[in-house]
Amino acid sequence: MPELPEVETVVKSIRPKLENKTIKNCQIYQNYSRIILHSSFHVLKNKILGKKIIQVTRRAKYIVLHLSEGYLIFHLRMTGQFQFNAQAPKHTTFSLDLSQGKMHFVDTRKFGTVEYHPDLTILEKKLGPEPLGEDFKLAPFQAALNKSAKNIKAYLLDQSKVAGLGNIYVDEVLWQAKIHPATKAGNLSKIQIVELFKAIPQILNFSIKHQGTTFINFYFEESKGGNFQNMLKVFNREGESCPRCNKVIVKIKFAGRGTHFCPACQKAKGNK
DNA sequence: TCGAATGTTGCGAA
DNA sequence: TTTCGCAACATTCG
Repeated sequence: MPELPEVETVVKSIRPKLENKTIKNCQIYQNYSRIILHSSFHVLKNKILGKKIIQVTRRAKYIVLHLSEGYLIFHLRMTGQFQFNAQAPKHTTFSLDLSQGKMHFVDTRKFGTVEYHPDLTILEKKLGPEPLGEDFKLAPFQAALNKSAKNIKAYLLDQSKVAGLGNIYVDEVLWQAKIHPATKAGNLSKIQIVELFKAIPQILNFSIKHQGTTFINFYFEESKGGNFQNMLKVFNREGESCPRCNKVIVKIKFAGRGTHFCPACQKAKGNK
């Protein structure tokens, strides 16, 4: 169930196994054709067969295989993983046969997706700036927040605003910036926005260093897990003490998701 | 047995 | 028009 740091970890781990390999064949399993977006399996197959994988990159939570012509794009959603066994493991939905080795897309919940596009405009159209990229800048971030009536938790989960944050890192980032999740984006003070702007790349980079967060089912390279779950300040820590003020962390359902925060040091209101 | 789970989309209602 | 809340997708786990 990966967010940006977990996807980054996956990309790093699969890159050496994919780059400079040629796609010899591909399979879809059972009646999982619905995981192929924007075209049919057969159309996708015809597009990618014989193409060479030039480069593997990440955009938000998407994994992008740059082919000698076009792009093959994966999204892991909640439970997607890649494995390189000879045999397709249980819950494999899609496989690539490469000039050297096979890659299986293994996905217990079957929410993960595969799509082919001649260019990346379809992603760029729906995604906001990369929080670790050069176009994530304070002034436009602030201007966009000021214009929004959304609560900040939902705002940060919205991939068209900032791309790559998910439930874990939104909770962590809001704790770091001392912002209550229900605060309206447009009511954040300048100071709060600056804190938020700093916290986002800081926490994402720190998690990437620790190879992401593994609770239940994020793994890369067959069975390795990340370590960042040991560094979390609020997520999954309901009832435990806030590392900053020692008060009890609470969990509520908010913006449709489990939401963890410290009621003592994440104030209930913006102060603009 | 029931509810929740690291994601996204789409719907109806406010 | 924008936001909110919820269901849906399919499966596992506590």
